Amino acid sequence: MAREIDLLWGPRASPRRGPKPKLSREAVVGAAVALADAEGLEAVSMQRVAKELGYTTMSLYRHVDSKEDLLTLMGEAATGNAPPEPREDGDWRAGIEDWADATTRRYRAHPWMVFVQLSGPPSGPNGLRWMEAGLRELVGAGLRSGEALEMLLLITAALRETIRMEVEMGRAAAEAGTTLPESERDYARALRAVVTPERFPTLSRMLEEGVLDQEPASPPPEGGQPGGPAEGLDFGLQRILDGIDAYVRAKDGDARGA
Amino acid sequence: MAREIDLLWGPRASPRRGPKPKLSREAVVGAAVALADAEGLEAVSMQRVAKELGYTTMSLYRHVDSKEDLLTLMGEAATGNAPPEPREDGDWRAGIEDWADATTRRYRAHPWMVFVQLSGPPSGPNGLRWMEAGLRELVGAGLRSGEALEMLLLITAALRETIRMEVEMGRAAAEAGTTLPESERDYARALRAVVTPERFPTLSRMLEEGVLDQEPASPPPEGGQPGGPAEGLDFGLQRILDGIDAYVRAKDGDARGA
DNA sequence: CCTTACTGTTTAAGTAATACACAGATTTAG
DNA sequence: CTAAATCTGTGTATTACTTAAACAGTAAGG
Repeated sequence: MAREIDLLWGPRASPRRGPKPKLSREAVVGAAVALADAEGLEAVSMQRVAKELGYTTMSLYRHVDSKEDLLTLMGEAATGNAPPEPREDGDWRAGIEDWADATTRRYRAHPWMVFVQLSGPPSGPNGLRWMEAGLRELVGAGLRSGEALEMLLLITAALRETIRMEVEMGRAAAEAGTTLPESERDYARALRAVVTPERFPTLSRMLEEGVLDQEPASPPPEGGQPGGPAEGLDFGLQRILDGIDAYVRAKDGDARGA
Repeated sequence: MAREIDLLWGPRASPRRGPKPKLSREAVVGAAVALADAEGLEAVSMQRVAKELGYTTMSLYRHVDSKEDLLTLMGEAATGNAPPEPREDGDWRAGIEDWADATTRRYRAHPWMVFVQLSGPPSGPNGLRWMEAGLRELVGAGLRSGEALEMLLLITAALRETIRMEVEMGRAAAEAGTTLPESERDYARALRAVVTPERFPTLSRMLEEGVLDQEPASPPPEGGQPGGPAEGLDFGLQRILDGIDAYVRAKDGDARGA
């Protein structure tokens, strides 16, 4: 965790002797990111990255200590250093929505990101910039630092896991030669065969109402697949924002009252 | 997704000829679960599970189609079929808290569960029982089916990813020979070296306040590690519940007003 | 009885991460 | 200006993993 900070901020002292390196860490990470973007994270093996660059497998280890480190570096690189700017109007709700939207778009642009194991909160320059941007909005909403951190981690966790599921479902659907909404309908159909009203009253009422069969009401967000678990992110985020709002109001009320 | 339902509910017609099987799917899954509980998911290889049972690697494939299927079966098995019972008092807030607590405890009892890829919402008998229990509370709170489903997926996503990070941080700490709170302080210390007030105003104020250095105020929940990202789950869940409450009240108010 | 279908085993193919020693390049000490 | 030191990318090898395919033995059906 602390060593991750060294990895991502470390000065990487340039050597004073020996042949000029033709490869570089940046080239290795860049090739790996390009490969993951094109063919998914499971295509990223040390051998494959090396082949992509026209070098031998072992040459990569001169620039990266291990595959794990490479993955961490890839994550930091794909994060980018351009989180949403502070809003002029100071509207914290819109600010957090922007942040969540931007994060979702980032994940959708590099779907493999959500499959890279996080070993803690962000550590690299880019990750921390995003964290700063999110915290700024939550503190602006009236939360204390610690509360803002906790909320931001929770929101990020929900986004990551939801997008992960979306990607996984999309992959499975593509593999089966269908679309995501279609395979969702298949899922609903298969569920109906096993979900009995006695054992699963709520669930079976839900299936009767056709919740999983409906065409999505809203058009899919740009770049996103229609349907899938991310459909519900917006509703959920709104409830979270409502909850923050209620909490901050109550706190202010207390403060005034005391 | 639909085939997962077959896998987890399928009738597994018993063969009419040939030698009596000594191994069984249950034994394979059980051994794999025990192994994962004891040594983590990365210890679960087909070879290792077979060795644990005293059979050859390939024998497992008579009872399980692939390692992926084995993992799915393990997840279903570790889920268990005993989600919280409906509360007598009908207190939906407490009901959802119970559900989230029980889920967290379940994840902490089998930390590897959160590393098993989900290919969609629950499909097996046990997974669906838990889903039913969660939906019941959310519908009881006044959400419509679709809304309840979306909220439950969001809450589950947040729990899973947060526990995943907790486990990962705990593992890293243990590997480094320290405790989680100690390595959190190391993290804060390392952050202070790179987080400048100009580039990271909010973050650096947070570090000044010592947010990551403090001993946790509340004692660690039973079975859980002290510190780590799960510390914030309670606060976050309360905000979500507040948000649901506000939403339902507003809806009811509208309905009465109309 | 003997064919059929099923069991667990053997063998082997293919992919992966990475340790280690090497040949050649380049800088620096003397 | 040479020799030692140091660094680069390469070649080779080890270990571990999933799983395909052919096989030998076992139990039931006709």
